[in-house]
Amino acid sequence: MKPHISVVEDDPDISRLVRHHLEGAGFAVKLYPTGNAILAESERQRPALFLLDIMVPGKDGLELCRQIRQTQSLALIPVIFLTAKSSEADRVLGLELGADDYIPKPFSPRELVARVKAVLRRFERPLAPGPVRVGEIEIDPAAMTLAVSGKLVTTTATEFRLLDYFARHLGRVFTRDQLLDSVWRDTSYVTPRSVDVYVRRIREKIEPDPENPRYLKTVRGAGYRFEAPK
Amino acid sequence: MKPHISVVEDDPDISRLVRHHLEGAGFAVKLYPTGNAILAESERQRPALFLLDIMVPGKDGLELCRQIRQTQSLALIPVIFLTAKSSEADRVLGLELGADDYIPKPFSPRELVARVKAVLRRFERPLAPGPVRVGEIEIDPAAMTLAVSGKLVTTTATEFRLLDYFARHLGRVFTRDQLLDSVWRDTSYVTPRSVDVYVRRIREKIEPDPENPRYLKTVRGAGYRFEAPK
DNA sequence: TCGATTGTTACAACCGTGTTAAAGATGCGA
DNA sequence: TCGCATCTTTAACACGGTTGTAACAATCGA
Repeated sequence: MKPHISVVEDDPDISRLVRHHLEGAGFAVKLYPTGNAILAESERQRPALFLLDIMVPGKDGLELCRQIRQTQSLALIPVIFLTAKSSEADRVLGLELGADDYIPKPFSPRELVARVKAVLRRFERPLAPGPVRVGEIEIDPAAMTLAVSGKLVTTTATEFRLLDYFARHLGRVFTRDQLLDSVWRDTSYVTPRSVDVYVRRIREKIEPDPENPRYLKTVRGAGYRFEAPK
Repeated sequence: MKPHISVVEDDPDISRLVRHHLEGAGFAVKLYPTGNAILAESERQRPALFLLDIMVPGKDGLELCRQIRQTQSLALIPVIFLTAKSSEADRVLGLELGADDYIPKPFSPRELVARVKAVLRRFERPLAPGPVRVGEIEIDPAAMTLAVSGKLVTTTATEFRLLDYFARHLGRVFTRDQLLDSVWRDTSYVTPRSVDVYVRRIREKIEPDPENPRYLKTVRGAGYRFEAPK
């Protein structure tokens, strides 16, 4: 699932511009011409970021920002202001309310996308999980390396993510669809059967005998389970 | 473990703002509404930095700073003042007491985070200014020189910073965006692809065979990793 | 045994990376 | 201050690996 950005902007020209470039950068964009509906909707499906025009009909951006910061479930979502008001006073006011950046109009699409990405990056989980060890398998996310019986084995990005996910959820059964949601994330519309293929590829790399897996077991009718060998 | 910052601030709004943005920037934040408890606690688990409001109930920031500087185990920890008092006199007084920076309110979150990082960076230096050696490569930041197999090789500033960063974080994978954040610092809005170009240039200078890198490896789908050759 | 589920293979499309050249900045010396 | 040299960034394209899919084979359960 793509990161989702909620945009409050009344000028249709600018809305179109913003949507076009953010979607081009791989984001899902939800547009609100006024600030009225956004809070309720956002609590249900929480956006990764708010992009607020300060001057809009209904609740203005500053008020909206204040409410976002006071709403438990939204308080930690970053906010960027987008506005023609470029006076220093407004700028400071916005940032004091807890906005994370401020893009003055007119802005370049590059700048818009760059700033959105920069803010999201700052808020990404800086918690790099430590290495995992299961049986003879060692997984180090920081180095993105996989070692089997002490020997380094090369993996592709998707193989690594899937194996890492399994190894961190030992003993649980996952359906193919669950795995697609958790591991494939934003790349939508993938056949569940693709999971089978990756399971095979991973087995070839970690199982001494890929035909009789000791780690990555098939759970017929359900999905797959990763377990520590006895 | 994340760098840990102790903050003394009585205004709850500003506290929240500060905590939010520092945590967003990857720091752990410990808040103290007054300056009373902080000294004892800090001696046990020493913070990487103090952020003090000058005007707080109990011990004020200036007094606190003085005590920090007189406490053996805390004396070398950097202090930043945060205050509405923007008079030159206060500023000078704070810096005379051994503060390392001074952020006048109102401040922008970007500025806050930038200054905190800047001060921490200044204090990181004495801890790791020494030359680094990886395989046949020697990097000396003090002289900004690079030697490969004993031979001096000229580098540009950006090449050097990037290589230095890699060499000091052996074995870790970095995305292009992470590298832009860490190495390019303030010059924002650079295409991630620029990293590719610099990686190539570095490879030409340090790798015997740039097509088959031994040090600076590509991690497809993720970024790059610098490792010691076997 | 039969149907459903899973395993396997090969292939094509796509995306990420390497690479080059040229434009754009920056700094330096005349 | 201007012009030149160097560094930096961008843009474009070619290549190769990764990825997803379809088709078929094998296996399991009833």
